[in-house]
Amino acid sequence: MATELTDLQMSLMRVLWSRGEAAVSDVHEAAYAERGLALTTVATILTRLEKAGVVARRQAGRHYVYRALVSEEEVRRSMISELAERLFQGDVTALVSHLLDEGDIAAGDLDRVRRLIEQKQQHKEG
Amino acid sequence: MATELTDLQMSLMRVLWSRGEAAVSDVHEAAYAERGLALTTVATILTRLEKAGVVARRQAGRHYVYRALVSEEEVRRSMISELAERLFQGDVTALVSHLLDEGDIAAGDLDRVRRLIEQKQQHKEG
DNA sequence: CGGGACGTACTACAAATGTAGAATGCTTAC
DNA sequence: GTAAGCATTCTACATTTGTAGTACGTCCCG
Repeated sequence: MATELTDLQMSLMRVLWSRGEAAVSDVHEAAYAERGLALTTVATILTRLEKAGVVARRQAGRHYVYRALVSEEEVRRSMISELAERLFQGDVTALVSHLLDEGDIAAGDLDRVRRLIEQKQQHKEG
Repeated sequence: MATELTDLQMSLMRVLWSRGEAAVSDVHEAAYAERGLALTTVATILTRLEKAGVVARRQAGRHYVYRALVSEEEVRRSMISELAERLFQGDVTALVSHLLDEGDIAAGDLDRVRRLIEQKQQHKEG
């Protein structure tokens, strides 16, 4: 299941992920604070996401409550591998190498990442 | 300069990157092999990319020769940081951590990555 | 009971993207 | 010089995305 989400879609999804469930008005509240979106805009996006099978909704009194059908993890995984595909023909390791090469990572973080790897290796080798 | 390229666009750009310059027919040749695209499709995309300032072209006899105006490096950097923005609110380190966590990286590669980091650290600290 | 209030659904529109046929123009070989 | 090629440009159309107004239905309040 490949789930590519745009910036806007991610914004709304984040609300659902953090709240579990949310009414259109809830999502709108967050989206309005973040990017000044109109309520109908939010409603439209949610409807489209539902049609796409990314979210589902259930009736709750007079309105609907939406929830995500894909986890943030899944989306991350899917989008990252999609990017790896696009940029490195699917070689995820190349992506990591690139990230380390690019100097986008501060020295301190580099250390953190190294410890992370060591941990990981102990897992795999231990 | 934020340069987001789609799959299709990347395909064509890769031809330009690897050849330095290429005529529409050259690009088409590759694109046809890869995804069966019509020549006019390739021409259209190149025209659009030119309008977008991503490539430039010069006359060469009866036809045009295109070349990239952005490097593969730049595009990678830009798209990765865009993804980091989308998925981790810009925290590139979080992206790396995620990649390491996800187990998408084979044990051997993990080792390779670790050595890469050590190298990098010697650079920064040495 | 009649009119806001509130929420959803319908409609709209511009830009970008994938995809390509049709038209046009210039050459070159006969 | 005339037609056949080849390359470029124009035009076209469906789909997706961002963005939102308008219309419609229902429910509560007075």
